[in-house]
Amino acid sequence: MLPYYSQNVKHLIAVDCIIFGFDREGLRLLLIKRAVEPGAGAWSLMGGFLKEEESLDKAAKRVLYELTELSEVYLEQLNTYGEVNRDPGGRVISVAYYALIRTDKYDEELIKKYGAKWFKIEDLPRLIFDHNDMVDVALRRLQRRTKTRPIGFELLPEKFSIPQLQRLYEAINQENIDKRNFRRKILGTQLLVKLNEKEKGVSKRGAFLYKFDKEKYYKFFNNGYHFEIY
Amino acid sequence: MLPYYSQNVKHLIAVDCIIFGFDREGLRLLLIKRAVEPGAGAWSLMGGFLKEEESLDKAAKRVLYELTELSEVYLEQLNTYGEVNRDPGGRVISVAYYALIRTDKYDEELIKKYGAKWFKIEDLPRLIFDHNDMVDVALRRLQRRTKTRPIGFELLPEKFSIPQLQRLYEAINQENIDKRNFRRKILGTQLLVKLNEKEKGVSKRGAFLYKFDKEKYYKFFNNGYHFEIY
DNA sequence: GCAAAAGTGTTCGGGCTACACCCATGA
DNA sequence: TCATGGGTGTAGCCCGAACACTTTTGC
Repeated sequence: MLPYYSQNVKHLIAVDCIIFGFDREGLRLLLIKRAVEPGAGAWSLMGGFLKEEESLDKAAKRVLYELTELSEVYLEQLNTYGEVNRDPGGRVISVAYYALIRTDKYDEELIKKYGAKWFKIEDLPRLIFDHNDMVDVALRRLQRRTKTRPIGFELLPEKFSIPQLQRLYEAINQENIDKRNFRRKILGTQLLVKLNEKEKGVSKRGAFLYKFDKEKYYKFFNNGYHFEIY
Repeated sequence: MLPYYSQNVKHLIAVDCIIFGFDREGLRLLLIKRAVEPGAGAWSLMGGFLKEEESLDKAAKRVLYELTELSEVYLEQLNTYGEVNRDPGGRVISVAYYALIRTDKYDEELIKKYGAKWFKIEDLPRLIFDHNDMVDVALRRLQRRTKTRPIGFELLPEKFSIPQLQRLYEAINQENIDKRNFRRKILGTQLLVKLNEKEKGVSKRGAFLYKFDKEKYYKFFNNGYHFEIY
């Protein structure tokens, strides 16, 4: 390394993942029981230290993979936390990421191994360090993003119904939405493909299933279109 | 430090500041001529390394102070850049911040010392590393923030005229705004105090000066009010 | 047959946009 | 007196919010 650079102190860098999921009960967060001191046994976000030849994005992917064995997951960087005493165990700068995963897909075994558990978003425990702050930021970001980007689908199975999608939006934004207005808006994007198939088990009548048309979205997007659901 | 922590590699951390200013010519960015290799002589954001007992926010403040001798400046964290080879001089993780400063207040001397220069936002040079990316992100963030937070005033003197404020919004969002609509919206917030004083030198007639009422804003804000200028 | 969720149109009002003319003053 | 930018009101339109009834089917 160049001399000018090597005069400076180095720091530990961590990434912490705010992992969102969605099921019948609503929006959920995947938390782990921290294994090491300080704060062993307390609830925590899943995290890990940045390695030598690893980008931040890669580190976040790795950390997520360790817990869930999922790759190809929606991940987005949030803020970086650098208060001097945020971690009593030592000076650590932490970069927060949030992830959207399909709860039908994660590996139960691994989750048990880490003592992980899904918590309802309205009912979170106290987390170590500044992790609760990170979650607040993540939720606000998710609320904003799902209104202006079609990323809500990352939390649903490939095939989903309109009422299911609506429940997702309601859970994220913690509000009730008029179903007629919602249906009009979401179908108005022209980005949902109606399938010849109905949802089983939720209602007697069964709701039609849809798929999100990713290719069409990218095409639209490149023509200056902006997804918007308010 | 705890053994679990000290097994991990440490990294150099930098902060880089995207410094916005505003004058008659429009929105501007303060850039420096980089003094050290790699890339010595090229245009760059002002930056510096994070110190041992210093938070990220403090580091950003310090870096900004070194160049401008300004404190009490609006600073907001943006993304953190961690690609392995983003800096050919060594592995450096960089946290970007943007700053809004009043161009009537910075110290010319210091700026010369660093070989710094104000550039029009539409007319930026190629910057080192990923600094152009950082600027893009900063500008988009500024566009969004000035629509939902009253931070545009940070770029203006204490006393300013409505047409001046409008020119600021036009420069930030790179669009023309109807002056009647703009005036209505901005005065509709009830957050501007009209002074018994006129602007000199810009027009013959002179525009009335206003002040932004910060206290009123905080009071409104705590009652759930949200600033919004579209 | 009844309970429970799916599906469907219309109306109303508020807010945003578009638009043109007079005013004050320095040169 | 003329050129330059400051300051003002209104009408139309569009979009978002509110709202109630019929349909399907498992039990």
